[in-house]
Amino acid sequence: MLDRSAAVPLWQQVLTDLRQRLADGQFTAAFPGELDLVEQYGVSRHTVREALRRLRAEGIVTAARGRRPRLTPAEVEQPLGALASLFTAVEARGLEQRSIVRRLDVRADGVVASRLGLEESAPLVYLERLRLAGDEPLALDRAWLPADVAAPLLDADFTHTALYDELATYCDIRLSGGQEQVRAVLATSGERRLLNLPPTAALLLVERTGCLNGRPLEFRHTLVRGDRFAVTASLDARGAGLAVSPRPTG
Amino acid sequence: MLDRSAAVPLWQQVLTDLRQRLADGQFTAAFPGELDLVEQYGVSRHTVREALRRLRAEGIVTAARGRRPRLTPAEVEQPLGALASLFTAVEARGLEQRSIVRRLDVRADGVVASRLGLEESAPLVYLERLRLAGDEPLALDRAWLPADVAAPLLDADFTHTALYDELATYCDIRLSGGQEQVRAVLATSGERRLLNLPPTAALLLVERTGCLNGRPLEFRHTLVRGDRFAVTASLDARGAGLAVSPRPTG
DNA sequence: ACGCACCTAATGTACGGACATTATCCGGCC
DNA sequence: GGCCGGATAATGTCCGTACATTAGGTGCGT
Repeated sequence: MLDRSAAVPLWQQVLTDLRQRLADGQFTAAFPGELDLVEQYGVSRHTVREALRRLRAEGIVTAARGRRPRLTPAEVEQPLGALASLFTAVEARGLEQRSIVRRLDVRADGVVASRLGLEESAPLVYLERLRLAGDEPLALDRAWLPADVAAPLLDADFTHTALYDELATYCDIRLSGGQEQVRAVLATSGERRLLNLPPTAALLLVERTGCLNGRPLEFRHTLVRGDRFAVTASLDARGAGLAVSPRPTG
Repeated sequence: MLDRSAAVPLWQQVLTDLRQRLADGQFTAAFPGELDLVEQYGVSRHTVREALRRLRAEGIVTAARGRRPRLTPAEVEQPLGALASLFTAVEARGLEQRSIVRRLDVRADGVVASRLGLEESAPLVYLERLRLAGDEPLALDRAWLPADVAAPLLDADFTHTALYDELATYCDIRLSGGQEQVRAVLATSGERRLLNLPPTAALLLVERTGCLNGRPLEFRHTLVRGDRFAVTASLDARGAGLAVSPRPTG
């Protein structure tokens, strides 16, 4: 299985094979221990650890003393970005969170379809929700997904659960990346009424394209009250981390 | 120097000491080789490599076969975040970029000083600029820095250069991290006039605290035209990357 | 003075072993 | 049946060694 005369390092060959086995779902039950892998591949523990180091750096597995390595739970390994953090941040503050589902149907939308790489007439599941934190309106959230994969969502109840949870439960889809764009816009009169805002107000508009294996599967359009929430980014040498959090003041 | 009976691992003690020596500027000339460190600390090469591994992961040093480890060039190791990207993105579009310096003086500001961890009466260098892309106003930028380190900036010309460049040139300071917060606000009448905006307009407010070795050294408050620019974040398994870029539309 | 070949130095890879520390499981005890 | 404690297993830490591979300098020859 391993080629000791190849130019690529042994640990990298082990890493590649582990990735393949992960993709094949061989480790859904349990991840093998270091010594298991030493025996399976016939390499030293040092080499196995070098390969595992990478998987840990990528957040795919977690390890600790005395415990076998484990696959990182899906919720943790998928940083869904600002939007996901927004609602978890609200929960962390102890605010009850719920949604009012305003629309849940199938429709076509040429503009959105083209952003998802579909034909303009492609049927899309459309979900429009007003999100509340406690009793106060927090955001107006619109999401479009291809109907061929997301149709089961039409039976889901979104008042208390997150779209990503339902996607996993009903469609067995776990989005693994995407692109988000945040900008400032003025609230329209309809949005002001829904979000309980004064006559003129600024909103954060978060547009998100969620991807699975590089293919766009979700387009999302979320208006967040700019007076109560902010996007924060921590910058360090490793790169930028993104989160949306309630503003400490106001 | 090292405490072999301590609870913290040896490699971590080595790492901590290396960080201290880096902060002291001991390695400005050359970074020591692995075997030098083995001798200096009296630990095995494996332990030294474990410490160096972290420094490499943080982008502080680079290493390659046959070559001693080197300090990563400053330009590469310091992703300055959304704001820095904003102005480089403008340049990438071929738009001439310049600033009108509206204020450059020393003053005290209790609120800003407290965010920088200084006494309220501490003197601060204050720089206020209107940034233009081509002929159009782009952003209103305010920056505060402790006067004791940033005083040389008072002689700098900011019409065509970036604050970070001047910080490096005049004060030999290279910010290495920080925190940014982006939110949506309404433009005040004065801001509307300066930025040439309609009667009601939404702005992106970027507040940034720049740090050197974890100590805040810069507070920045930038209002960006929300109708022309957006914050974009690319999300993948490795984390989130942040950038501010001109909007493709409008 | 320039270029090529070689040598040296340094990191990357890989092996081995030993002990420390901790999570987990199992069994005994109350 | 539930709680506590020891045995077990597994990873974390640390040491040593050897060889491969490459960067960079040295020195020779032209």
